[in-house]
Amino acid sequence: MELYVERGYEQTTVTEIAERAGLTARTFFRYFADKREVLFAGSASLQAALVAALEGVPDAASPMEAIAAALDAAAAFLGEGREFSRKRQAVIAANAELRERELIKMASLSAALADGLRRRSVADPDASLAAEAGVVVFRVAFERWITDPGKRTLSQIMCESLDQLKALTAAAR
Amino acid sequence: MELYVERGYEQTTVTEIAERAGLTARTFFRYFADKREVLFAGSASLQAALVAALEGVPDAASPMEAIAAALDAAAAFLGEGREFSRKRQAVIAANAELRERELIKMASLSAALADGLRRRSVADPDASLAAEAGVVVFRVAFERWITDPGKRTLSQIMCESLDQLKALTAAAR
DNA sequence: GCAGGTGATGTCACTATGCGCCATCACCTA
DNA sequence: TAGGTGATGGCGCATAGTGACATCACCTGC
Repeated sequence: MELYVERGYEQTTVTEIAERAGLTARTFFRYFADKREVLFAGSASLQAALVAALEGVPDAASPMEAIAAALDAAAAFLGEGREFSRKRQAVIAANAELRERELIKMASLSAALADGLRRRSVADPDASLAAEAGVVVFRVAFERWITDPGKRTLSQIMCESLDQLKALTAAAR
Repeated sequence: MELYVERGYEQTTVTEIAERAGLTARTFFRYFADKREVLFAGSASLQAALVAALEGVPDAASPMEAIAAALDAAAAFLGEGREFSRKRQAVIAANAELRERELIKMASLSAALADGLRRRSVADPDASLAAEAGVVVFRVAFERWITDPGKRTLSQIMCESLDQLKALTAAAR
């Protein structure tokens, strides 16, 4: 990330990244599938945390309540590193390839959450819809958290955003 | 798309595509920014159709009602070509790069819809939330339409999916 | 202490993507 | 007829990414 911040993603070659780490480009590609992936090393653990949180929700909870619990876990996972998240997000926003990769990570997250809901006997398409809606709330809230100068926590913003989505869809017909 | 269907996206080189069209690879890259983009030539017109539909909605409509109107336009745009959509989607689903590109097109659509809502004086984050939720409904419904053996129209499935999202979020607390 | 196995890394060669630069050719117009 | 314009081709180049093989450190069993 140092190099991506210093000179931008496109202006950084894999050889340079590898040199900075005291390795060769060939070795870089043994650890990361491609040049983008290095910025998303933590996304598997984030996903695991959300799925674990989902598993821990009592059976009585509704699908969206379960998703809300997963969002709490996300807030706990990211809540501390706001400065880091801000820098990382600036790098991603500046490059189309990285935005694409970010989106597919979110899609993978959504698919994992939908799977978790199905294990809770939520049928499709409700499982997909609830999971996708959860990721929408996550993304919108995360963006607000990064941008806002305020002191509100990620968790608070996520709750608010979910409520707003609820109000919006309620006014749909 | 012929070549992508025949032998798969990765096994097809740009040179082969260009030859099939009676051109050179250099010329291909003057028309398409990269090898993925050729599968998304229509996405700009789809986006334009949705935005136009959004503009045409009476001011009195709620944000989600306006989005629903845009979804109707999407159904009209895609509704005839189910066989084509099915084939195209199979190619995209089979390759990660193409799935990424698809996702960023959806994100662009969402951003355009959010812009349209803002022009209707819908404030953020409601505009983003409603637009993202609309794209979620679009995606889930489209997937069902492609998959289902049934005779239901894309428009019907979109309505249903929107209703289901409404019900799900209503049970959130 | 040594033979052999294992895992991490390096080196080399190769293909494909994507772009910059210049040449060519057809077509149009003053 | 001269000159301008737009589309295309040809060429070279940097970079991404992969397969095959070599090397080296480290460990283990005898």
